[in-house]
Amino acid sequence: MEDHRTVKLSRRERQIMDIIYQHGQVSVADVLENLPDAPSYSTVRALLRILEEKGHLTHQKDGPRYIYRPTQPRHQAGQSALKQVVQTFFDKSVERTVAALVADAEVSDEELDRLSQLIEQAKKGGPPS
Amino acid sequence: MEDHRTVKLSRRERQIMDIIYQHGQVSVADVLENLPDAPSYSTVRALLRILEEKGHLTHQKDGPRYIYRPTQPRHQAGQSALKQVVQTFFDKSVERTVAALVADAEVSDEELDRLSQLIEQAKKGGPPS
DNA sequence: TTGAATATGCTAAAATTTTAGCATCTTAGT
DNA sequence: ACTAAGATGCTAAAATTTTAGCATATTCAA
Repeated sequence: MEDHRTVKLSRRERQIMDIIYQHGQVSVADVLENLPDAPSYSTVRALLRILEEKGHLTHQKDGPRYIYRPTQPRHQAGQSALKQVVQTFFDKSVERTVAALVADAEVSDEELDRLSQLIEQAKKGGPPS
Repeated sequence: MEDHRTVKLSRRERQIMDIIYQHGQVSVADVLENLPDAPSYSTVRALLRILEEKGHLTHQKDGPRYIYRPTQPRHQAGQSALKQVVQTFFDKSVERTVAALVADAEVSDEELDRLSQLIEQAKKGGPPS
């Protein structure tokens, strides 16, 4: 059974987690700089404390200040987030998702080549038994 | 200038928007069925009303009940969501994102082939000038 | 070693989000 | 027409989120 109190993130909490995943690790000041409509220092600290209580963060001392890191590894959190988007907006279709990715962004020819290679490797690497 | 009151979504509001984008359109009952830890009927209606006030939804009558649809087109919302994930978890790299997509999910060989085609078309279709 | 600058610990209030309840209206069948 | 079922309109309370402030500790340079 999952503890719901630990998975439900408020708006601010989600914003902060995003910042942390973007930066890898952060100080309170880092969050403050990157948070839209930034509130006060105390506020950010409170949010970070809550996130730590919920188990999403850990902190360690770095000289005078705390450095916060996510407990869940980035790649894992990325997979979850991606899965969520694929399910919500692209009918669970990896294909449609990739289509949207290459359609929207300015993807260079070099990158497209690397994407081709990527897919070739996926074919060789793990064909379903 | 952007009106912040319309872009900040609370946790419940986001859950509901996700459900609506998954289903295309919904009745209150649909939301109720798909909402985790579903609250009461009145509650969902209140949330839907708020989302409509904020401009994210419209409703129209369908027989006895309201049918809600998103105001922002799905593909557009999908692009935004995708961009956000790419930026937060994959260093803004389309390549890394696609790598995660084909690594995680069970992507069939047929789908991988279609992905190849997709990328070939992107190459031919729009090479940067 | 001392003190200004900068951090955190803690407490509690303000604001928003989330929820329920009751009154009223609409639908559809009899 | 009448009415039971089911939907919405509205109001307000409960719960959570978001915020600030003050007291205290730590750092680092003079």
